[in-house]
Amino acid sequence: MATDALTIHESAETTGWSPRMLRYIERSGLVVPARSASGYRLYGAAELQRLRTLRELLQRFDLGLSDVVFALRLGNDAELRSAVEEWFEAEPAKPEHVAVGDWLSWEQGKAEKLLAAATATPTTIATELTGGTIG
Amino acid sequence: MATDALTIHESAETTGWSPRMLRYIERSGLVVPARSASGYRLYGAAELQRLRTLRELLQRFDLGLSDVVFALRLGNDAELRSAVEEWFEAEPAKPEHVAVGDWLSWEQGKAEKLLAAATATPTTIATELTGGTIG
DNA sequence: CAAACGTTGACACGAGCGTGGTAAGGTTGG
DNA sequence: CCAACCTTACCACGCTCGTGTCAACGTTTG
Repeated sequence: MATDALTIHESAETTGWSPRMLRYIERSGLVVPARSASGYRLYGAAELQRLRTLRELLQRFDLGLSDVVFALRLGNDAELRSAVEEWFEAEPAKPEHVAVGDWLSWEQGKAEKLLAAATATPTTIATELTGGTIG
Repeated sequence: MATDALTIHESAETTGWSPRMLRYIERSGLVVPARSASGYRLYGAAELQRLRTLRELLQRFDLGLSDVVFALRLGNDAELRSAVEEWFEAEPAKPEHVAVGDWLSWEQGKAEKLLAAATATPTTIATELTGGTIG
């Protein structure tokens, strides 16, 4: 075989994926191998490493490929990233968890706008209503 | 009706979701309303805002609820976050896009270890093989 | 008390994911 | 040249997602 790259079957054996899955992973955009002039997939050291790591990642955290695809999208699309962060800022469930805050840099302005919209906290409402009309 | 919180049907009307979906969204952990003493869901201003924003977010970027759930998980689980980032660092497809790099702070060490494993770049391999054994 | 609304739980269903297989055809290498 | 490999394109299957509906049962309110 070749100098430095493995064919799909060889790569399958050394990474633990099936050839079928390697094609699937490629189509999902996660690991896209180079191609020979005749169209054969060529997996280099980098790709093999990524395939193994991907395997670990999915198993260890019980993720789907789509999750990693989404994470990739998050990394590449700044607009999406800030939209998602913006949504997180309004988090009412756990008001003290600022871990999301330093997840990335975000503008103060938009968060305050959202917080301003939230006049009453859910806890307050619950107590209020427990002794009130509904509860 | 109550002072400040809406019931599930009312919330459904003002947010555009169906009552069924509001329960589904709750089960997925994205928007969890308070409960009255008798178990009725109580959506406050904050929740309603989040529901509307969520709607926009999903439609604008064509996301699934699971994507947002995953993003939430990314924000809360630092271990997962760094594992995913670590995986991104080995990105062979587009070596020039450092956008992922400043996505969050990351340690130099692990990345270099991965880069060291990648001796040849896919492009090099392809060219090499095109005029070589396989291509 | 009865109507209107809330709750959970189940059945259903189309679409997409993660897999496998198989068929039809090109490439490589002994 | 022929076996062994590669390619794409399909069919299939079980599972989850997003969504609706319906049943059985509790709550609120006129």
